[in-house]
Amino acid sequence: MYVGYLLDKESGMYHQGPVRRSSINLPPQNFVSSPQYPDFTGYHHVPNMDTHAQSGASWGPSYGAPREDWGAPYSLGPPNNLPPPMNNSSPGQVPYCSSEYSHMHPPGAAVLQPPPDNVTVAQLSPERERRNSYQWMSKTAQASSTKTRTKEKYRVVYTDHQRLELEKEFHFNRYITIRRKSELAVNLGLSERQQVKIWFQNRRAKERKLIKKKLGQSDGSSGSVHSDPGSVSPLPVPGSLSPTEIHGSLYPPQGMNTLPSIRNIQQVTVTQ
DNA sequence: TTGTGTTTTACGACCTCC
DNA sequence: GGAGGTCGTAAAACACAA
Repeated sequence: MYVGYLLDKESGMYHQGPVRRSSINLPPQNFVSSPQYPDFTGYHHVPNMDTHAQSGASWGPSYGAPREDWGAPYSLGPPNNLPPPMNNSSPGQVPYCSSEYSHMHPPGAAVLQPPPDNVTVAQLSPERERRNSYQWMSKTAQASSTKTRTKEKYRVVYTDHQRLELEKEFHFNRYITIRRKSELAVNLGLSERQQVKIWFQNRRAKERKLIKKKLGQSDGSSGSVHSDPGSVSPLPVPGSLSPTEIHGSLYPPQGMNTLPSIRNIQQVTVTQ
């Protein structure tokens, strides 16, 4: 969704739009420099951690077809080009395809173009992000230290790059694995247990909110997010999939608050 | 410029599970 | 007890109309 938002709003994110300033040098700050994102066209993968390939390959009918507009710009390629699922790679992550993304990414909509190698992230960031570039750098330093609400600033604004990567991850897996979380945290310069985790929590909350909103809007006609044949159900239908099938055998890890979203779904579906 | 509504981070309370 | 989940909320950041 937010990627869609980024792509919509920042359709020029990866090209030099007329309103884009290109003269601001973004400090290397907290996101990776080019060596760690040597190929931004491809989603950043770590060998043997390619859960996305698995996700894409395991994109079941319950989740609809993999998003081509994701696969292409991020070099995942069409689904049939995906490597076979790796049985030992982070099993059970939920391939996710929300209808949110569908309407946010109409065919032919802005497609992320891989930035040229010589384009700095600053040039890729929207104006407001660049406006905050230096603030962000200083705030990030504060963020990981002691910051409370009562103190001056407690909230940092993530860069588009960070949000884009997080959104990509969220798109593939609504629940991030520990390994992937660590990886993302390192790559994006975020703190694993707080920022990445919280971001995913907030992102799920946002999605639930959107679903709720949609439910409210479509209440008169359908009353259920699952009743729209034209859209992919953002969440699996309870009963149609076992928890293992829904979330996989390992994720969310047993012992965690398992299937919280399922609880919510059940609440939704029960009310039908 | 300002007022207002929305979105985005971050946190606390509470829950479940090991 | 610690981990991570949801839910609710605070407050900064942002968008936008007047």
